[in-house]
Amino acid sequence: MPKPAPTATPSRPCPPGAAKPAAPAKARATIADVALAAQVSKATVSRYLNGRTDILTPDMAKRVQEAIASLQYRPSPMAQALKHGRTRLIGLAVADVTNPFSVAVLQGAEKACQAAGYLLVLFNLGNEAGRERDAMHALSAYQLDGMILNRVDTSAQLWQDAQLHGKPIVLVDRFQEGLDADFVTVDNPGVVQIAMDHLQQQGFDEVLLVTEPIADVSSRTARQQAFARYIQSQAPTMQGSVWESTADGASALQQHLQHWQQQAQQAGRRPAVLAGNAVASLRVATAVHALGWVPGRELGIIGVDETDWAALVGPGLSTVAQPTDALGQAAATCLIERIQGLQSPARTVELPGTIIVRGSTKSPSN
Amino acid sequence: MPKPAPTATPSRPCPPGAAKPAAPAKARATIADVALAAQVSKATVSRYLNGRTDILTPDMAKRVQEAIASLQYRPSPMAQALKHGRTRLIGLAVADVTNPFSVAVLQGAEKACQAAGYLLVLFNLGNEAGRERDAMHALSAYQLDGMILNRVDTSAQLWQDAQLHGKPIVLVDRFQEGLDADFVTVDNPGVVQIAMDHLQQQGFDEVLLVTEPIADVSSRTARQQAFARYIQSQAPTMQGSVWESTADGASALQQHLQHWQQQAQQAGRRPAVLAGNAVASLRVATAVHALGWVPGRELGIIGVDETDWAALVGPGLSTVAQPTDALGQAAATCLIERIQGLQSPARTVELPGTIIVRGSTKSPSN
DNA sequence: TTGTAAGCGTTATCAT
DNA sequence: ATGATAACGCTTACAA
Repeated sequence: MPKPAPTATPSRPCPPGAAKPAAPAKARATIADVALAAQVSKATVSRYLNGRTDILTPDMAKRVQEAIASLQYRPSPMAQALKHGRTRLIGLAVADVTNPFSVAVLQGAEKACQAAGYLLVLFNLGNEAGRERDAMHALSAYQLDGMILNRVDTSAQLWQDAQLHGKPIVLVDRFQEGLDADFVTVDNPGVVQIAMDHLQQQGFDEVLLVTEPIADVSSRTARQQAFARYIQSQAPTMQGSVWESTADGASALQQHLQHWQQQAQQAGRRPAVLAGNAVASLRVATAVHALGWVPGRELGIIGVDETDWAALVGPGLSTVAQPTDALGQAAATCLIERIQGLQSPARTVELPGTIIVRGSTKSPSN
Repeated sequence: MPKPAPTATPSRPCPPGAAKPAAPAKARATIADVALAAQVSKATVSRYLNGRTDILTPDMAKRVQEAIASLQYRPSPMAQALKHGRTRLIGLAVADVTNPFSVAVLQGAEKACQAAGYLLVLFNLGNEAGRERDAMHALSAYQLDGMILNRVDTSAQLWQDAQLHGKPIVLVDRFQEGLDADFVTVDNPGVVQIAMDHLQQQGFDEVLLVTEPIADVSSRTARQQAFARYIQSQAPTMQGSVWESTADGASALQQHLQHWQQQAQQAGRRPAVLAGNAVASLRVATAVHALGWVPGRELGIIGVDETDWAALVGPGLSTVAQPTDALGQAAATCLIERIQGLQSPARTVELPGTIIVRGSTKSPSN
């Protein structure tokens, strides 16, 4: 006599009087339950679910539909996956959730996935190469339908695993040589061009590119190369140099900045820093702050990636914003197309950046 | 004659002599493949996998182990889930990924999950109540083993769904009245106490609490109540007031700040803002910036939640940091314990915050 | 100690 | 048009 259920008490705020402490939580309804309730076969229910309503007697359809409603039935994606290998799960592996760029892309991807009825599974690689392996394992183990990938270590080649099981992959922001996958990225040369044009226009002629370690990260390489090329071919009077900044290199960066700025001024040049991404921007801003400088006064600053706080430091930090939302959406869309069978050769989607001018690059003459 | 199995060729690396050009990406090895290769039954393989090595002949164990290795076999979590209902998947639903607090908690949770062999599935609710439903549906549909929840809308009660299927839930940061679930949170009264003590010590006696709309969010309520109580009982000479700030209320906030500050000064009081979380801090900092003020000069500022940029604005923003990583880990740990069958009554884990003093609350007399 | 077989919730191939 | 029935990859009584 587990539950007499007196009709007099409809609202039961969890009465503590039960003998068995926890009711075993009745299981989800299955297709068999529906079939039983509707007095039809499982096959019929399945057909109804898969939209084959054209070959169903209205009567049957109605019965099934009612049974489904009354039982609150929802098909089990796991069981479906077991059958035909598709889970409607998409993996998104980001190098570092801490980077606002990753989060912004995530949001874009989320939209597209949601719209297409896919669920997004996040893998935060935390910049550790090892976790990338785990993510790829999960891709095949959990039968994810595909993966959006922001690679941590472009040198390693663990593609075998993934490719072998025929799961499509889309690369974001970081390209992988020799992998047959769509690639979604901001137009890196364009971004650098925009930033440099602006700096030049504002009269800066000594530019330091501060970037996270370039290593094998394609986006960093692309920006660095565009930077070098720009100075060489479009700004012969400019001086350019590069500083690779690491997490524990705060004081080194600060010292270098001080030196470099001093030299520039002594040479009668106007110095500006171009930060390669949001992380670099934060480091530069921190160093500048520590030196007691004001962005736009001792030096110009412009950073790739718009951030929450860009407007708040000093007179505001100029930035070149990436179209993060569009990048995320494009990546997800590409992937979903592949999942749905698209067979065209690997595509590259390249989206433009947008400059946001603030006080840190105002020419002092103004 | 499915398998003559010539003992001479134990290892067959997929000879490329097939007629069909593009290999359809050979499927993952299954337990049957392993059984076949090892010349044992599927049951034996299963037993090996489940650690029942004690009842296995060393010989068998070795054969199985070799077959697994050579086939690169990994059991399918989906199939396992179908069998016994556990997926080793944990859901984490955060109100808003854009909030650094959420990301920080995510990282903590990730650690604990990874350590225990669980995969974390992220649901970004984007502050939309509707998406919470979706997340709960996914919880049962994908048979996630449990869910860590940072509720968006505490007024709605969609608990039926989840509870019914007996999946454990852990609440983070936001409490849900009448739900039998563990709850992990920072010590909100303590956080407010720390902040207010500091303000009082620095000679501020007119404090404005700027918070996101309190509505039904327990953490905001808790902070607000602690704020009111503090002033009433521990700082009789202090004046306190509250401002609820919304995303589109930037100019309203700015105006109010201006008014309020003016009044305070005219009354000979020293004004300070206590921002209720990182989002509120950003809004306050933005308004202050727009007014041309400097934190610590026209007013004191202290915010709950440490952020990347706190050190950078003006002389630095004082904050009370939440132990985000520990919160995430605690939440995941609690959940995993529940998943593994722990039956104790709902627990509350309350972790202390830590003050970080910067220029925005330095008393001008110093 | 090991193998056989049933079943988890679906879908798909047959008959009917 | 509908219903048995056999998979999908795995675990687990139950037999041997």
